[in-house]
Amino acid sequence: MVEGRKPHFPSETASKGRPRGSAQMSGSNAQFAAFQQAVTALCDAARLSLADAEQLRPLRDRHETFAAGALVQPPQRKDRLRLITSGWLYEARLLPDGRRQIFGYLLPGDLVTGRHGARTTRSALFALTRVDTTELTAALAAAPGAGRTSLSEGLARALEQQEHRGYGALVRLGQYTAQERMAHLIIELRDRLARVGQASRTSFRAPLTQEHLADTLGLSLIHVNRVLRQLRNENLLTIKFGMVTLLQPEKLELLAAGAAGR
Amino acid sequence: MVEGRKPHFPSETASKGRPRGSAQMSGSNAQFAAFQQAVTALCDAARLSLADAEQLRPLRDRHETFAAGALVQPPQRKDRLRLITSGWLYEARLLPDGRRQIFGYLLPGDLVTGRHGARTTRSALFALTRVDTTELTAALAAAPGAGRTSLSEGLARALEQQEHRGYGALVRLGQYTAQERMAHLIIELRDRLARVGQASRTSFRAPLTQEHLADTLGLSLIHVNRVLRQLRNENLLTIKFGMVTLLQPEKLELLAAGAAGR
DNA sequence: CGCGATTTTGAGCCATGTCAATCGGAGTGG
DNA sequence: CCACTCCGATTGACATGGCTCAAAATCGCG
Repeated sequence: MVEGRKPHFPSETASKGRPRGSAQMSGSNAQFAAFQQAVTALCDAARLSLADAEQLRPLRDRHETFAAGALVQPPQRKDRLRLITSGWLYEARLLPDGRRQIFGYLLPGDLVTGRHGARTTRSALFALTRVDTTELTAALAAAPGAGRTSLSEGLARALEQQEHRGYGALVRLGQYTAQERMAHLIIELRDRLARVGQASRTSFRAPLTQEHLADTLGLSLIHVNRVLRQLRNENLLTIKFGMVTLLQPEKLELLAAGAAGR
Repeated sequence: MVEGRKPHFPSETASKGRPRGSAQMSGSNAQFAAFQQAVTALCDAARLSLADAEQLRPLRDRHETFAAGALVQPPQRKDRLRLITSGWLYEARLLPDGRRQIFGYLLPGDLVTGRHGARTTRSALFALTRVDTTELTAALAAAPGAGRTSLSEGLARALEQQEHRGYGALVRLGQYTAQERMAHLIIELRDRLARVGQASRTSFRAPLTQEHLADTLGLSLIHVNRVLRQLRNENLLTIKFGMVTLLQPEKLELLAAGAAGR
């Protein structure tokens, strides 16, 4: 388990059962389901009741979609929030000599804010896949004049939680060994994806290349590959065709907690 | 130069002239000067006018002091802010096996908020030296009902800037070599201290042990020592009795920018 | 079938970590 | 003033994790 509270995994093979690419569910139905899951995850993170979730539904007005690989312009005004309903983003800084540090990923259920890709962070947001977002209207983010609603407070909590992931990343880079870093990232992604029903306890799919992993974990591409081989040989983890499989989730969780003895 | 805008260094030996420990200036005078410098730095970071600074003066009501080494309880309510007028703090997380990651330092002119040392970050705040703080009253932090004052907006900017330092730290840990990390940290501290008149372009004093440096930079204590020796041998930097001297500031700035070719 | 992107592997080197010891200054008690 | 101790800085010898370079294998796709 990484940051935050422990998720529970409903059915062992939540996302494995239904084939993803060849799905036949009608487009808008699938979209609606995606939106619902994103809202559910958001409310979970925000510790909001379902009643509050109701208020979020009508706000699904301004959609925006980004193509895979696109540079994403975050909302200008900081009282605007965009909810990711599907797809992955990453935030990164590029150094003059070509090095790249990926600060983190934004997944369905996460909020894109003006803080992302700001000039002060010298970072930019990129779409890792096709990404669908929905704008949540301004009134929600900032306490509207008179009082702060439970909704706005919840959103603030969710945002805070998102931002606090940076602390985990800092520990990962500063203190963890290569194996631990990998385990930590995998567990983080699994837990976050589980909140939107896109991961079971033991597997999920991730649109990441080993180069992304390298630039996230502060390792060389080649070493990432070796670490993955080690984990595979130790029967802890496999990644094949973008499908991540945790063979021994408990051991990985221990590694990720930095509690495996060093 | 690290994050943010370029500081200018008024007189080459700003802080070197006046002996610090044996100072004779009357206590309250010195305190007042410290407060003024902290406010000046804060306004600088917040891009606030001096007129706004005026508003900050009368708020100097609730002082609080922490002893060196003390665990510091951050403000509970997040609309409370404490301005550091003197002394250093650091925020860190301790791992079960004894490893420690220092996330960053809080210096005079910085604000201590409820976000520091929060449960979600699993971090704690420690006083590195004796620390004096002044509470800025609630009305300032949150836009008070009707409108957001330029003051509250400025404070929000300052806070954002503070939080964005994490990005720099992430790059430092993820992409930089040991030498670059050291240079980056030193330059960051120098530039921030310069804003409160506690650093010249070429020197400042820092209450850090090599162990603090190690836990900040993700290096072993011993390697920190070696890196310092290298930098000393290359005539770039010396640290002696807590006095940091930048022998070749330009070269260090290059290193710190990650632009020294790798 | 062929090409570009990604993954995998091997060989060798260097940065960084670990272990063990010494050294130096600051305080403390005699 | 000395002996002692503690903490931090320093150093050396050695081990190793992670990096670089170079090349092959594999996959995705037109």
